[in-house]
Amino acid sequence: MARDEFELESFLPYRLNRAAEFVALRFAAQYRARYQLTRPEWRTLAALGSSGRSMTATEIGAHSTMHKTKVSRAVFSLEQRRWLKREEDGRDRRFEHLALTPAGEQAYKELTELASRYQAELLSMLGTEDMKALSTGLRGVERVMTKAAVRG
Amino acid sequence: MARDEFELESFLPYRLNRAAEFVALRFAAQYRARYQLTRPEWRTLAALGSSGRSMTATEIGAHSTMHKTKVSRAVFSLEQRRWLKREEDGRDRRFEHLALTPAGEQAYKELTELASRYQAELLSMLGTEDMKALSTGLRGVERVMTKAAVRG
DNA sequence: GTATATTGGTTGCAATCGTAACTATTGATT
DNA sequence: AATCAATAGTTACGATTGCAACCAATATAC
Repeated sequence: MARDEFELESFLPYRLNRAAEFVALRFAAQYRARYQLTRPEWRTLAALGSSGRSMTATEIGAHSTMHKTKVSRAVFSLEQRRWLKREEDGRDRRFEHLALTPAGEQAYKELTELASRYQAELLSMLGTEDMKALSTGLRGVERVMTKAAVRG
Repeated sequence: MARDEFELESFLPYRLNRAAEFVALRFAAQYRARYQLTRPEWRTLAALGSSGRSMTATEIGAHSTMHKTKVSRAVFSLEQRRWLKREEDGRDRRFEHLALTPAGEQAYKELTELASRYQAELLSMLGTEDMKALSTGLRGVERVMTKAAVRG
């Protein structure tokens, strides 16, 4: 159980967290300014929009690793904006099937344009090589993640 | 300004965030359980311990991208535990030089052992290839980060 | 030298968050 | 079918957060 000197700069949680925060904050600033969207709201919208179908709150939470109270509140405020509507399941009335309204679809479309531009900007800042490496590494983490339960 | 279909699963902020949360949470569970440490506290301890010298609160914040109020509160509670002490700067009394006490050093040592074991575990789960790729990609992001001001 | 700006750090307060407890509905057990 | 367990989602509440306003000390401008 020998261990070499610890180096914070090479500690993966530390590095990942810094990078994630940096990348996320720059994008958050954009949708916050233009749409007054919070992070959980954007994430919920994105989960619904990208799936292209209706989802339950639990599904959204699992997909985007958000705590169910976060999802619940985001759903509520998106509903207030008329960007999504709830529909109850006929067979099992515990479920709420959430789907984007036309206005929600439109907002999603605009936001994904913003997102795509941001992604392109990131690519140009990182360069193809590093982006490829990052993607490979992240795929590895994603693979590992599926073998363990998470929540956020 | 053509754009192809947006894919959330390949959107970098989304992927990075999920991965970071997953990796951080598993480690946080450990130091929370064994040392009742919060994340800002651990980060402050780590910044101080790994630098091997005394630092000001502002330095800690810049280093670990934490908001200054977060740092301020973490410093306070670490001080309560007698894990760090403040020393005022003789020339410029706005500065507080923060340094670990022997108890703090000891805690840091124990926690870095935990951290090293965790890092090794991550490596074994990811495999050398993916870990290398991830590290390369993160280095790219870190390079980009230095060209822009951040805060967290 | 006095006024003003800047910087390091703390604190009040409103907003956000997560745990735990709750309601409502369905499934399982007997 | 009556009780108990499990699941979807909401909510009350305490804890954490970050913005803005603040204090204190130093640097700059005049």
